[in-house]
Amino acid sequence: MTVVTPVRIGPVKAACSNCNLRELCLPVGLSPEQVGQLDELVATRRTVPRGETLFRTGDSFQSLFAVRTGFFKTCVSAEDGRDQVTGFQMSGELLGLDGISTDRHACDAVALEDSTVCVIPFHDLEGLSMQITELQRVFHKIMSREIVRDHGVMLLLGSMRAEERVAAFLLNLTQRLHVRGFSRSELVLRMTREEIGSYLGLKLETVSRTFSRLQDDGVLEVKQRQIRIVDHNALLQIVNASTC
Amino acid sequence: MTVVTPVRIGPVKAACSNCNLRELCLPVGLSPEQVGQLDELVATRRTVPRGETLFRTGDSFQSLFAVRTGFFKTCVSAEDGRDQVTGFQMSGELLGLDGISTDRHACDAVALEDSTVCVIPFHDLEGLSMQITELQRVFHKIMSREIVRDHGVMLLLGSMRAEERVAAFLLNLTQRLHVRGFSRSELVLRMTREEIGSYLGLKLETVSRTFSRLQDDGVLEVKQRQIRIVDHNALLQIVNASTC
DNA sequence: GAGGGGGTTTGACCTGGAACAAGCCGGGGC
DNA sequence: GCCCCGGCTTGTTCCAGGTCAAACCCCCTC
Repeated sequence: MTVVTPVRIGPVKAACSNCNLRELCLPVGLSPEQVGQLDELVATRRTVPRGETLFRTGDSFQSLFAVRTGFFKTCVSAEDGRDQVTGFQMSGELLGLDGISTDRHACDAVALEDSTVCVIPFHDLEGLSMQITELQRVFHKIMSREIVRDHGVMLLLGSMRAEERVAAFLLNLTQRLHVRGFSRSELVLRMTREEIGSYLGLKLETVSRTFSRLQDDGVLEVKQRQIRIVDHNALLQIVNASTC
Repeated sequence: MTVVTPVRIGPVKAACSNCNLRELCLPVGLSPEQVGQLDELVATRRTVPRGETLFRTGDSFQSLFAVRTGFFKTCVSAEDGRDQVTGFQMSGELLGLDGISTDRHACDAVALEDSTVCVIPFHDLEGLSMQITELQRVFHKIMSREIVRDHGVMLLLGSMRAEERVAAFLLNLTQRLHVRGFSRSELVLRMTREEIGSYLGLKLETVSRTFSRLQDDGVLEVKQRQIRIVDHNALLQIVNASTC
């Protein structure tokens, strides 16, 4: 195995055909033959140890990456160093869509735990999606979904209060984990309070206090990064907090 | 001319070929022949009077819309009625990308002045972009650019203070207007203080106060919606406000 | 098992922007 | 001309969340 700092390139051959994420990832809705064509394109995997970056702002954009295992954050930063976490990505989700617009990545992608990604050369993907209508559709839907998600985050950042933001965050995470076969009520946070705070536009102390308050109210059980959702409905109510 | 409330459908034939926005809009970088093919697809225009919606959340998604003249806002709303302006669109910009993901629009698009848009049937666009590599590339870049823009707004909402948000907003608007041939230093706001506030995650009073303060500081001249940027550099400094 | 360090919790205090309220301004209708 | 009304400005007060500071917890290393 060759080691190229800061990231190891494994010789492993990717294969969408027998990947158990194919219903969540790019191949969703494709026929077996079509997935076979995708296999030729998505030839390599890459491992990214915890704390390392998959790509950084300014890096030349060549490929999209599908998270296979592990967990990432993406963040953008202002000139003065302040930075903003723009998302957390888990298995089956695509990284790198920001790079298409200028052929340079516009954010950093950092692994929050040891992770592996499938490398999807973008030029080849564009080529194949000119042959496979369904692939083009899926890809457009994925980009559009990212736009819709971002608009939801803007709503959160622009008009929700701290407790609502935290509740929305937990519901979103558990929902996505549930689709992947995990419990709807227990989760292990992969990110620090500070990263959560950055994503939610809050300071880490506020995130911590909010967790504590929700625990006192019997909505959550919080043990460091272990979270148990005791009262799912309460969380829903907090998010939908009608004009009180 | 047939009138279909709430929006008039004009019989006007669109033609990208002789549209002076073609360097800003979908046809950017296409050859004349390719733009000709686009003409057949973008067959109709639609006028949207001030205050009317072009589409609403939940509407079935059929087409994208390119703003030809006028000015729009898009907004998403939470269950409880709070809503968040997610963007302001001017000539040459696309509306409706949010609809691709679920075949339903995920936001409202409202004309802030009497406007006209070119209707781009999305199914046809996907078809044509399977024939014209360059069109596919342009379209992907436009979607990606929207994602990058959204991440910038998240940074603004998540970590900037009121004055920085307003400064960034003005710089963004004037920059886009300048590309369209308008002055870099004078602009007429098409939106209310409340709409600006919603976009920036501030209350309208805060927007108003911030304008007043910037005027007192000699950075702006503000006469209702007429804004003159007196000290462009000061605005830049406010946005890049290094750790003070 | 002692020490250390990163992440987390909690407390006390402060402040930027929200909320509320009142008045102003300018354009449109009569 | 006058009035009305929606949008804007400005003043005052209040509070959610930020800031600063201290202690704690867990895990890792030696």
